[in-house]
Amino acid sequence: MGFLEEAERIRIHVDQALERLGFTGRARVEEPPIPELGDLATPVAFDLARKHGLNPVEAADRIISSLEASKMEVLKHVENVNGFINFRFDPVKYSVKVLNEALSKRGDYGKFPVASRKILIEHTNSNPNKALHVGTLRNAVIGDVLARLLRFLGHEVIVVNYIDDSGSQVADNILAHYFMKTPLEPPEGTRFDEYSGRVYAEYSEKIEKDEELRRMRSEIIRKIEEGGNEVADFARLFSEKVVECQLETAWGFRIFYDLLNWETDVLRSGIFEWAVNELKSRGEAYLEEEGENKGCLMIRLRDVEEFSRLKAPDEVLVRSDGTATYVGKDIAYAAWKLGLTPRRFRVKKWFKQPNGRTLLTTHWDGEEYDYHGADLAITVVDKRQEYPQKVVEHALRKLGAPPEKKYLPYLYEVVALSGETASELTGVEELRERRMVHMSGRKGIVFNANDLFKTVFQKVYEETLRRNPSKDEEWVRSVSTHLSVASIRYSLFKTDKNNIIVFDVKDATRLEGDTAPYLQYTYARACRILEKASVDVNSLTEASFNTPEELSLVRQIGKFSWVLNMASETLALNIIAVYMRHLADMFNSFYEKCPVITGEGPRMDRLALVKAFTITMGNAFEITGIEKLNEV
RNA sequence: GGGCCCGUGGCCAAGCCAGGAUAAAGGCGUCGGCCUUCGGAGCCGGAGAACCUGGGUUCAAAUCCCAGCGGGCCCGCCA
Repeated sequence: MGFLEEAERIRIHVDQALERLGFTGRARVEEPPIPELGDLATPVAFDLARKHGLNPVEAADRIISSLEASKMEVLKHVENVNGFINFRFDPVKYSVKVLNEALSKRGDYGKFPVASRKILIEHTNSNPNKALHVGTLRNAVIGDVLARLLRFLGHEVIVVNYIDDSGSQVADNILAHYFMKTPLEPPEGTRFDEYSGRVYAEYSEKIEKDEELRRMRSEIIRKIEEGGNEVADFARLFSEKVVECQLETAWGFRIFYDLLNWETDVLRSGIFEWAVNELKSRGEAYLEEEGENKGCLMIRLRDVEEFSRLKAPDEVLVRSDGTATYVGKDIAYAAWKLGLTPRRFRVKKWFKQPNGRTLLTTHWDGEEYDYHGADLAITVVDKRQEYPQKVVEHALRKLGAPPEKKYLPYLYEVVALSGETASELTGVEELRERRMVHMSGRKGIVFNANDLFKTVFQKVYEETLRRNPSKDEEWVRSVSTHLSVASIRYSLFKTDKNNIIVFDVKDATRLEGDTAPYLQYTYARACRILEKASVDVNSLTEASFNTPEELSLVRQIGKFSWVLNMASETLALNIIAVYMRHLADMFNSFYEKCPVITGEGPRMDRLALVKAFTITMGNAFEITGIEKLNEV
């Protein structure tokens, strides 16, 4: 029984005590600010005092005397401190319970009972005309950690990546290659995705300035949407080449998918047509007959409270040239996610991924895909898309999404570059003075994920080699790769999703302090102790912990499920990072002060503590996609 | 014009949604210690904070409410 269970148990006891005293209510149970005050506390006496005009200190006394403390197993002491009711566990009993639970549950330690839900997570969503950059990587890492967390807790999770192959970005590249004969072969030594990003940056500007080119682009989009023609086939092959590169990058970062949903297939499957017709027949979509948007199919938002204050609330679903907008397609796609549409995607197997899972892709000559919708559809998108996502949510309600089915845009802030990094990347000296510089594909201010990996890897490799001169090259490279990937992943989910990450190369190549390599190093240290002890421990009947280092570490291990519970309720991933770091900090303090292997052999209770630590940290690593290394 | 987010030591940042304990984590940087016992990517200690400002609610506000200020973003027949 860990902290989560004990907190719940104490809450129930307090509630029962309240009831016996003739009060109703639910006690809040929290952690005291400092361990000296106890393991758990409730300020419920203050709530009663306010409600019933009592003195909080006296109320606390009455509650304590009504508590059936003897029935509370691991509890050692209850006291009233200025109205706070503080509970203290018997440290030995609690330690034995926590460690035994970890040692017996192992890979399942941290799980708690949940009602399993069907969850769909969409992430990455990079246009198929450029390489993944640190911004899309934040998106992908967040999505990947969400998927790992929710799977760990027992939910049925499917991970999808939306390939926007029918928008104007890809059309710009098709115009450049197919009609303007820009070579399709990248220059020697350049990846295809990076090359296409450069071609896009060059041509999008030209096209924007030239009416004839804009007309051609519109025709290209129309042809791509229509399908069954040479341009559309060319576009699909082009996009597939880019997506293959993007997948390779993602896989390198241990990010995997179940299904790629191509935007053109939202159209060809009839899902888009279904959504538009449904909105029309429900009176939510109409053809604009005058003004700026003449000839467009619009969704009616002007009467909706949350959109009513906008200058022009209604949104375009289908352009006057007959092509679909992003919002229009996204509404249809979202309806599919929740199983609202009777139309199906056709899919086929595309790759066997390095993690062993098959990757499906939608394709016109595939087989009908049997998916009847998620209970919860999470879309990981950056904050700039909050407004269109609101439109999607509104449209889903109008399409009859039942209240128990949830569409959740998971909004996170973007990654910007520090002035220094932007300056070094572009060679533009003026940028150096800026606190941050937003990335821009068109301006060529982009830090690509592969370049980031290379930069971090170089630093990690040197460091690993220096510390392990006797290890062979293959080992050093493998360990360096894992450390680099973990370091980058950790840096992208440890920050609150509402905060902009100002990416800086100096900071990214740091391997000390609040970094994944620190966590992995700590884990490896623990593994060495287990190895050197040369005895295993799988359960414990007694312990003689008496140092603050031992007890803090036990408490932190016991809090694992409590943290995961909070993470699953709030979907805040940074709290898992904070937890892991505290866990590592506590282990390292313990390591300094409490020898495990002594002259008389290993102390079994401490050995059990070390093993419980590796189990807990190991499970946290699984959830966050950090490789468990026994040696670094 | 409307809307969203952020503002905590020199820098980054946890805590804020579910208000509590006159001790507000941690990291970087800085100053000083620790490698003859399990790995120094570590540990121990020091200095460093008007929790943006002003009101309000409350027994209690970094946390909730209101008004400002500063920074970022969104409101396109782009995505």
